[in-house]
Amino acid sequence: MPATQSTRERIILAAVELFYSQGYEATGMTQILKKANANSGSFYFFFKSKQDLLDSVLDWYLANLEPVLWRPIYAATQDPIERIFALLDGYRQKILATDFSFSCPIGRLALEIGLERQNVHDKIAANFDAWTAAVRSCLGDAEHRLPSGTCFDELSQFVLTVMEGGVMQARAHRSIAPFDNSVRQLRQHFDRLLIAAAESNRNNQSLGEKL
Amino acid sequence: MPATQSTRERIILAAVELFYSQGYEATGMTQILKKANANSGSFYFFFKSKQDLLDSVLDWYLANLEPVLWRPIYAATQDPIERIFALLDGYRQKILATDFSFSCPIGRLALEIGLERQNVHDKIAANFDAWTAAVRSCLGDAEHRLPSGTCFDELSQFVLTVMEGGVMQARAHRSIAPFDNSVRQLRQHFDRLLIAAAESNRNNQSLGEKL
DNA sequence: ACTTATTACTTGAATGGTCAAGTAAGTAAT
DNA sequence: ATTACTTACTTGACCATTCAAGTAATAAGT
Repeated sequence: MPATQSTRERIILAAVELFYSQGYEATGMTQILKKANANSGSFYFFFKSKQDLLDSVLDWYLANLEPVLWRPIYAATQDPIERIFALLDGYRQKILATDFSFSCPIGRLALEIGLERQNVHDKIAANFDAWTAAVRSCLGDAEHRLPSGTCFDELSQFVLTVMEGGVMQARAHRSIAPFDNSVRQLRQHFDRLLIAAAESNRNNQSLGEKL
Repeated sequence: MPATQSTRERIILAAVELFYSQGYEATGMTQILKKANANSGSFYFFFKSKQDLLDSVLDWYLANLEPVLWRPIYAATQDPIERIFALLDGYRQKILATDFSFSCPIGRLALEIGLERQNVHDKIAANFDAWTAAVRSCLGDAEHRLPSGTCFDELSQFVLTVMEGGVMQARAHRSIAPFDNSVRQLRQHFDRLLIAAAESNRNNQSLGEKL
């Protein structure tokens, strides 16, 4: 972290926090500027518009995905499959820490921002892709423990699906149960894949012995 | 449908459509009133505020869940498990018909509306509950085909999780693939449950023969 | 080393438009 | 004469955005 923060950085960070906790539309420029300790003139020196700021916010999320989200998980957890569930547990902690007001900032924007702003949705999609790509990489590390036909892209996308759906329901219900239930079902799904792969390996082995 | 619509009904229907396609914050009173062919005076005769209107909109969704969403499915599809996937296919059709701009109106509100408006989130949760209760009822109808230990509440909630997560990603990616992938994974999950139950039944049967 | 020019950024008031909401007068049916 | 509802105008706050003027720092010229 630099000793001082540039005005531009302060604005982006303020917007990250506010869009995250209130959404894009519900956040006013006044609020952003106040939080960032900046004037509107400075803002429009660095950004073309509020929409333009949203672009930078999504870039910021993408750039911070690896260092903020993944690096601690890779340091703390070795097993690739458990890394995926550690990621999900991270979201669980966020839900609890925010007293159920948490929602995935990217997912929220995906539903809030109108589709006509294509470049925004391209960046949202890029964030989703980076997220699932990292999950996919974990799956790749556990390749030998999964059935040979497993489609990693599809399965990693499914992990995101479960996270987003679980987070949404936890928020509405003010309860962690829907999230936990969803993750438990996902865990069952994984367990069956792992078991199927183990059985298949055993069969191949005994087949090898016969030949 | 009644021959004439009351002003109140017209306002609610206009709001349903606009909140659905633009979200709550992004929709202005002017827009609602224009679409409903009403004046602001009439509006504030029937509703206390825009927030109050949102309450009625969520009531409307809850009241229309059975007749609009489920009744056609029950008429067209007999198999209880297939009814669940027919429901999901209905969302698939909506995504395609709206050129990927579709998002579940309830899910969208779940993320957009601040948690401090508890009664709104209570109604959102009630909508989710009614949705999953109907899925749960289908699972109940297929009880004999599912493993005896299956938790129907958890599984039906998982179906909603998959729907919401799939819809969200389809929107961001402007592609039906993430939705289809998610549903395919869910189908695998169900298939394994059905197979496990069938095997267990077979074992019980042969056990019965032995005794 | 001192002045001048240029660039980079900040200040904060002002703009015009839109927001949800309020109101007073009016109509029509009971 | 009362209730139910409509009409159209109005309010004041807030919205994103603009702009002219100001400051501070660096670079160039002598």
